[in-house]
Amino acid sequence: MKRSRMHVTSRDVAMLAGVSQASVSRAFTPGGRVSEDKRARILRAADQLNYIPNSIASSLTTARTNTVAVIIGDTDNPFYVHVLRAFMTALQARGQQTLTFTVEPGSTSDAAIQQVLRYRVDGIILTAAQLSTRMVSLCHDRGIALVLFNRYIPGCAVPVVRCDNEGGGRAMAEALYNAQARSFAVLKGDPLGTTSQDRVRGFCQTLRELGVKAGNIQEIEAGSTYQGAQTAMEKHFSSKELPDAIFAVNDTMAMAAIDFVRYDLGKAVPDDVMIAGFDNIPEGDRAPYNLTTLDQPVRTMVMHALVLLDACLAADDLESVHPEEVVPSQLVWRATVPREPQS
Amino acid sequence: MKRSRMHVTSRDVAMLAGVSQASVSRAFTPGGRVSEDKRARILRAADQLNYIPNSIASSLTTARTNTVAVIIGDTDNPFYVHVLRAFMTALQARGQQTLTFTVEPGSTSDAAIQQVLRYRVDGIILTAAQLSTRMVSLCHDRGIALVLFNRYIPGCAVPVVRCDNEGGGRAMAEALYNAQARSFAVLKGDPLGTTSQDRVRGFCQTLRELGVKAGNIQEIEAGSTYQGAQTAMEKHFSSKELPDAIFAVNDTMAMAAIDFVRYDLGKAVPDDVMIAGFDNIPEGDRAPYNLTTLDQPVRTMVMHALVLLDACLAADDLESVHPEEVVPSQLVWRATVPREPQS
DNA sequence: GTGAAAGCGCTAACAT
DNA sequence: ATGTTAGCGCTTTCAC
Repeated sequence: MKRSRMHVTSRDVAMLAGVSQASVSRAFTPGGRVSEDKRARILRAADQLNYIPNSIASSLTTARTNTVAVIIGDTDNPFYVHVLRAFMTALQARGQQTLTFTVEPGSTSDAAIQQVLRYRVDGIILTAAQLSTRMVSLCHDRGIALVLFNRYIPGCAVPVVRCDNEGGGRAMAEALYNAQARSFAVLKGDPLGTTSQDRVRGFCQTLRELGVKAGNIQEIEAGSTYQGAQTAMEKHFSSKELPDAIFAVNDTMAMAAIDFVRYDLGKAVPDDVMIAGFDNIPEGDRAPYNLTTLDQPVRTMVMHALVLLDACLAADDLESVHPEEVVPSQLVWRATVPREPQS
Repeated sequence: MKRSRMHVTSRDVAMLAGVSQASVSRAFTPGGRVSEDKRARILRAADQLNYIPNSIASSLTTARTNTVAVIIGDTDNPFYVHVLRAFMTALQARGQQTLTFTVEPGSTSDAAIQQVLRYRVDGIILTAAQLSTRMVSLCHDRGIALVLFNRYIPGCAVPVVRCDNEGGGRAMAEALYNAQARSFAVLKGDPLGTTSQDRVRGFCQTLRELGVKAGNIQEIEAGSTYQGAQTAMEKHFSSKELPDAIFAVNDTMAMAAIDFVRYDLGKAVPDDVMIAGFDNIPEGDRAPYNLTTLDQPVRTMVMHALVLLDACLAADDLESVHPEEVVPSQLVWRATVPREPQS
């Protein structure tokens, strides 16, 4: 039981079944043209030998690995963990493999992409991570499908699926303003991420349009994590007064803000300060938080991303495919922002 | 720029550099015996052509893919998400690829393994998922390293890294008893998972040894998720009285219990009921929870798992490798169990 | 339908 | 140190 049975090949199966090796290959190919009885005989022999086709070998000839790389930046954010899970599940259901990569926040995913390219993945999905335009063209040149998730590279035509982040920011600005908030703080995320940028822009612009003075909108760098938001809150509001409303660019940060307000400041949400997030992670729906937020339809977005991926795969000229799929977010009213006007 | 530049092979590089194809291969192999000037020339040519070695092709000859599959069952439990991340990070640092699979809770990972075997991964790590002994022998026969993480198959010699779950349960029983608890409830997890079983066993046995009557130990099936624990709490304690202490088999369930006690029952933790968890996920350390729990040293366990994996890879006779690495858990005192005896 | 034969892009002897 | 040669296990023409 050492290295003997370890390498059962299609040739072995062919031998046992008394057919040619090519027929074995055909028997294992969905559309393979083999007579039914022969196929049955082959499958029986294969089963007997515990034969498992070698995908590596077939990839070499077909130039398809049936593998998709998912590169994920922010694994600290539960939202992106949900995204990763959604991709894995969907990919598995389609019979594809998932090659997963994490990228340190701050660093670019260039190294990961380089690595991934060696393995000749069919496509790459990039989530919450930076990417140089050089890598984009590298993928492009090799005909590897690249889809950006909730993220785009300005001035670069890459297929993108994203939430209407700016629109979400706008909606939240209106909601908070209608709830009678007049002074605001924004907890910003990754400064380099378009996701955070867009949400902040939509939020602040709308506020200004509603007549809020710039002095009443406080933009705070908060690093996009729970920890980051916590220390940012500490730094800005330990002694200074709270604004009427705080908009955190993602739910995790909003939860940190709520915890800080309650447990460090001893104040109440939303009575002393309204707090809202973005993403609608399941955790935000739990009793202690009951967070008002903007829902990102993860499943829909993932589905769109895979459709785009397939489009790239099918098109033999990648030039032709680079749409931008923008999905709306939806306001989820819960308890951290009063629904009806207060006064 | 269509399919022309798409397939740059080592042969193309060899041509441009004016060397043999084999030399190109050597230039890209860490220990390859090429003269420095030749290597430089080759690398320059490669760079010029945007050559990226094809790992698929090399895998075919070396019979090594440099890829490890990580199969993860419970993606709902943040703990296992942390585990997955730890594996991805460690594997990446070692220059290995991570092929990730999720397995629906309840179903076995047999299908995933079958799938993975086609891709000739070097090893498989199985986390929080069921596995049939048939698959174990399948992997074994093909010489594929299989390591179980925090989970074992009774009567089956597979390399395992796990926490001392039973010991953790024991420690928690003592801690709760010393905190003067005399009636208990246990929120159990996956009935098929050895992890939950062991923790429960250690906990209950120790309680009995301490003189607690069986009637004062309530075992509750709670399905291992936040939701599961929530509905279990609802079912058992909406009208009936709370015990002195609740031990949840993981932190997520403990958090659900705390939330229920506070927000549905309007009672206090630990004043009305002590609550403890297991895993020590970062979320349990946040202000609203401040959860007393047992720490599982994830990084250490992951490291051990990879060492075991390497041992299997190195041994050309897998028979010789099947140790069981048991790592102790450590009690983390926080606020949900009073530290000093109460009275 | 089926077999023979020619690769896919690389590594690993084997010569030199 | 370098080139030549023979595969790795499969898919895919191409005859028959």
